[in-house]
Amino acid sequence: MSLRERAGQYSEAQLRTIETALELFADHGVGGTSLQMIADALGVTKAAVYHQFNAKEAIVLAVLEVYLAPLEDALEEAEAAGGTPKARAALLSRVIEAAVERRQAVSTLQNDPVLVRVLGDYEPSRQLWSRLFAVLLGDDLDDRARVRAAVLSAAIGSVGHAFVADVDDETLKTQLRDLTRRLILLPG
Amino acid sequence: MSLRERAGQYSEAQLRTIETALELFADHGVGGTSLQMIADALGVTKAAVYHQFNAKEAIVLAVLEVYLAPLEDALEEAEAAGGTPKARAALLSRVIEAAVERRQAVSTLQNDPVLVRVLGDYEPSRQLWSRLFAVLLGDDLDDRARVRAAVLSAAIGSVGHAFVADVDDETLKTQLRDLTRRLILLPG
DNA sequence: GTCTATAGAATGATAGAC
DNA sequence: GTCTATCATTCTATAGAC
Repeated sequence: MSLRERAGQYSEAQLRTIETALELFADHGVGGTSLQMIADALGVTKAAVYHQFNAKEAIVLAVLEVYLAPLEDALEEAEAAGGTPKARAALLSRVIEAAVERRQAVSTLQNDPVLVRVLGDYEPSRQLWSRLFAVLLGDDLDDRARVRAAVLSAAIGSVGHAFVADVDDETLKTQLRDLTRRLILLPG
Repeated sequence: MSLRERAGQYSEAQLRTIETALELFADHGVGGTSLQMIADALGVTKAAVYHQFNAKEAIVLAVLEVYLAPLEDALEEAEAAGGTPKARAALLSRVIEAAVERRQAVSTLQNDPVLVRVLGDYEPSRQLWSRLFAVLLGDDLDDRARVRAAVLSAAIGSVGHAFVADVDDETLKTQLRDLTRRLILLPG
C-alpha cells in the first residue's frame, strides 16, 4: 500500500491527533512528548488517544505517513515525466514548497532520533527516500555526490532555522530554490 | 566568564558524564534520555550522577558549554585577524573540522528542541553564535543573506546525515569546505 | 565519589462503564 | 468516542551511610 493510501485511511479525529502530536514533537522532541501532553493539547483524556492509536509508536508512524504522502505525489509525477532536468527542477520546487509550508516541523521530521530511526526501519519511507534522491541526484552516488545529497537534504531542512523565522514564505522558497539548484547542477 | 573557562572547570568525572550524555542524547534525544540511562552507561548509580550535576538541565548546559568552547577559540583567532577573507576561510575550516570530528552529535546539538531552546536562552551561546555568523557572513543580514546563513549552518550540520556515514573524515571535510565556501562567497 | 533506599510524581498502557 | 479508575513501571530528586 502506498503512503498516500495509508495516510488517507486515518479518521478526522486521528488526523487532529497527528497534527497536534507533530506540533508537540517539534517543541519537545518525540522522546520528550508524553501521551498525557498530547491528550491535554487535544482536550481529551489519555484513554481517548489510546482508542485512536494503540501505542505511542503508532502515532509516530502515522505522523510520518501523513507528512511523507505529499512527497510521494510529487515524486511520482517527476518519475512519470522521466528524469528530465525540467522534471527534477519541478520536483525540487515541490519539495521546498512542502517544507516551507510546515517550517516548524521539518527539522523534527528530519532530525529527531526517534523519527530518523523509524524512517530508516520503515520500508515504504526507505523506498520513497531513495527514489527521491535518485531522481534529484542520479542513481549511484560517489562520495562527492553523497556529500551534495546530504547538504541538499539539510538545506531543505533549514526552513525551520531561527535565522529565517522572519523571512516570508515566498522569499524563502525563491532563495532556497536558487541555492539548492546550484547544489544539484554544480559541475563535478 | 567565557565558555572556554566554564568548560575548563568540570572535573574528570563530570567530563565523562558529559561525553556519555551527549552520546545518549544523539541516540534518543534529550527528552528521551533519562538520568538512569546516563548512570547505567557510566556504570554508576543515579545518585552518583546527581552528586556531579544537581539536575538534568545542568548536564544539558554543560554539554553545550564543552562543545561550544572549541568554536570560541577559533572565533577569537578569526576576530583577531580582522574580517579578512583568509580569516573567514580559516574559521570556516575549523568549524567544519570540529563538526566532522563529532559527526553523530552535531545534528543533536543543532536540532534537538531542548538544546535549541537552551542555546537560545543562554546568553554566552547567543553571543557566540551571532559573533560567529557576523565574521562568516557580515553584520546586518537582509533576507537573502539570512537564508544563506541558515543553509550554511544546516550544511555544516549535515555531517551526521546517513548519506555520508561511509564517507571518510578527510573527504567529507574537503567536500564540505568546497560547498560551503561557494555558499559564503556567492555573488549577491 | 559512590552506594542503598526512598519519596512522590509521571509514564505507557488496559479494563470496563456510558 | 470519551470517560474514570487503575496497573506496573519509570522518572527526577533527596537523605544518609561508607
